[in-house]
Amino acid sequence: MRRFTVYDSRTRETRVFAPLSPPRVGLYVCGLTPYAPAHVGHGRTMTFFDVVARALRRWGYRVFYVQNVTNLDDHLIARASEDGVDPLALADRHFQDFRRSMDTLGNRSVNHYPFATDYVPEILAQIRQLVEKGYAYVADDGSVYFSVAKFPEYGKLSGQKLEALKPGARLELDERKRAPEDFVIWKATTPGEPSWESPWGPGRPGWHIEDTAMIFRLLGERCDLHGAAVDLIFPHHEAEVALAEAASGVAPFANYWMHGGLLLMEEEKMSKSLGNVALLDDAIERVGPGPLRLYYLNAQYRSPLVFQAGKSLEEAREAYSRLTVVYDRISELLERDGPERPGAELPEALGDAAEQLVERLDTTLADDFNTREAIALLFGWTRRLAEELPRLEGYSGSALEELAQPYRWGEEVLGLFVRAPTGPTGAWAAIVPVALAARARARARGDYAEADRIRDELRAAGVELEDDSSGTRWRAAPPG
RNA sequence: GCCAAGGUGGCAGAAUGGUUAAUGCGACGGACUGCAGAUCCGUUUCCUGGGGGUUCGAUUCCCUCCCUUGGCUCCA
Repeated sequence: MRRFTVYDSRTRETRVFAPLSPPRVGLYVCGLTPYAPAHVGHGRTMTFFDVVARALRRWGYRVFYVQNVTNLDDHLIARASEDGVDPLALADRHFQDFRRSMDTLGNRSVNHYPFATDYVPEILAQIRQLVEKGYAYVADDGSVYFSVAKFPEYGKLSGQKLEALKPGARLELDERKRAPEDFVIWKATTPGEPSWESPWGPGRPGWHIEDTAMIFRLLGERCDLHGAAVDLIFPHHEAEVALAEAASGVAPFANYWMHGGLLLMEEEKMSKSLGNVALLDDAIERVGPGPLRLYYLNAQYRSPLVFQAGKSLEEAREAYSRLTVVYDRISELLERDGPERPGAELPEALGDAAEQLVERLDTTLADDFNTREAIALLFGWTRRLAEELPRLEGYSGSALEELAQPYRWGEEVLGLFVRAPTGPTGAWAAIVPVALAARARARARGDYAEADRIRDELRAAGVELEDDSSGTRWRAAPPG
């Protein structure tokens, strides 16, 4: 297992990671409440934690990655009643869309997506435990509240002081609560809402408790890594800490807290309630998964990242095509001729450099997931090989494999370079070469009008041609 | 007001108590090309919010001020 460090927002310092029971690592990331389509901010957070899981697995840890789905809450109920549909069905539909987006983006490292409503027995058991221990109380209407005053350490994760919280603008007064900072963990339901039987009457889970109940069930009373974006530190994660540590009596609940920076929409947080949302699927469709991942991972994960509507994606697309030019060529040659293709072996210095670079990539990422620096190293490799571009054709399959190693690393760990299965396939693969041969003959006899006509027709059909010294190559036109 | 994270070239964004402050985008110049595109090469030596302090040396450490963003019970 490779040693790595991680910035722990609980202790506010960068710490060497030590799993509770190596080599297993329990990773829990707060997923979303699927009441609307996912936006590019969700994409950033999920892509980052996907890289965390990929890296840990590469380094020999056995990661169990859980990402919950809050498939029932006030938003969902409100939205569903507007549309006249069932809230659980609405959540399910949006979650399926989210899964598809994640899949396209290359975020496939989650082992389990538990739904809140599938853990009602665990949630009820934890609530009962909290009531018995005196941390929670039952209100007149059958709702159950967590009594923040009973957990004096409340505020330790976010650095908030309870006294400072009281004047908080959004703290609602509610006569069912004993104190304004108490939060609901079991909501008495009104008729028509999905509800479950409980010792306190029909109700549904509050927000924070689903996470602790799921974690206790799936990962244990403590977990190794708990993550999400920073906007969840307070109150959500603070509440989780209180619930979990009160219930179990064991601390710390999460050994390491990781909080990713937000994606800002032109200097302002993107959020559903502000309405300044760029949809994730639109971004994927516009530039494809590779450039989008490059954009996300191109910044330190804790820094805020400003999303500039057109510009950010355009720039990422340009940068991505620079980054992939050598790897694309290597992949083409290997695909065309197979790994046994004959040719020159690699100069020793270049082979060594490739090997050393892979090691350096791992150590760079092991420094609090410095994806940006790793990407800079990959650009450096590309710059070095770019000069070899005309000579690539002459290398053997194994030499090309060696040159590709840093890119393979980028594929495995960062999820870059995944080739979207779009563009001309099947019949195209047979027709295009015929057209190219005809065009080559036209060019040879100086009939450029004919050559350009062929090129234009292929372009209209979505095939871009590129002439270079070795002949003409073709590819699917980039999206957009 | 309180709690956090930030402020680096035209732009996006790294890093570091010390020779030319990474990388990418853009721009400019060149190579290649029938043209175009793609690609390659070169240039973009005067970029670390203001003010103090510690130090032989600060962009980095400390203090302070200013500004931005987030949180202060909807949020990835």
